[in-house]
Amino acid sequence: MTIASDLIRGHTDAIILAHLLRRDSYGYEINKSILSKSGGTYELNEATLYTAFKRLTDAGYITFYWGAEKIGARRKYYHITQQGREAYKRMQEEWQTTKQIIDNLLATED
Amino acid sequence: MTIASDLIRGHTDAIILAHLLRRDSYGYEINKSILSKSGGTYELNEATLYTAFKRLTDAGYITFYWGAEKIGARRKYYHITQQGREAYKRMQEEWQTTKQIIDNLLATED
DNA sequence: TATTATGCATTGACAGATTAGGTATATTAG
DNA sequence: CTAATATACCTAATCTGTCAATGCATAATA
Repeated sequence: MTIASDLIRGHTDAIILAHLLRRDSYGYEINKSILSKSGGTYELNEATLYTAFKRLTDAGYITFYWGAEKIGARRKYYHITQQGREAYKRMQEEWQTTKQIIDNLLATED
Repeated sequence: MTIASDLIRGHTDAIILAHLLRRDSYGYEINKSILSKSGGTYELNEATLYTAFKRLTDAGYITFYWGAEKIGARRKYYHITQQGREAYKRMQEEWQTTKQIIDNLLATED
């Protein structure tokens, strides 16, 4: 079962921030992690991912630096800022609230 | 706390279908019901609501008829079809799945 | 040597949501 | 009486995040 993108929409930023709270990481790795954590059902579209990096960088939630790989493709590492940590916290809280409201709204009895 | 519209996006159709599973209803009433059930935190934008009615009608998930009100503004009542019931069921299942996946993706530890 | 995996990035199109506007009737406050 | 509010419907233009398609480059594998 594939997740409809409209259901995941709006969570992209929070998902990326959650990953970066664990450790600095780069696009490809983050996407593979998402695929793994979702049990193979969900993978961010690359364009969506890089658009999100841009958005998060502009917002001051993440910074980046180029990795020092001697072999293989170059990697652009992202690092979460203090502002980013606070934003993640807000998003996580908002998700918990929204989740319950949607549960209520989708129920057919009280 | 207001729900970010991007978090509710994609649930509009399911929310409306859930309401219509209880009884036939009309736009204004559905929206007030959503406001009430969400504890006053969420109300569909009218344009969003009427766009959704159009979409659901086109999809064959709902039908409508004009109410027989003798007084007050006229009401357009919507009724859920069998196809609509099946669609609701799929959406509800998809939500349950997606909810858990998002919980996983937003977690910062295993 | 051709394919797959790793890795970054942009462009144009699309769909659902918002903003802003419109119409009309009934009730309530001043 | 009359202005404001609540009830009730609807649409056009615009915004925003996502997707499909495409491009570039290196390393490992078949």
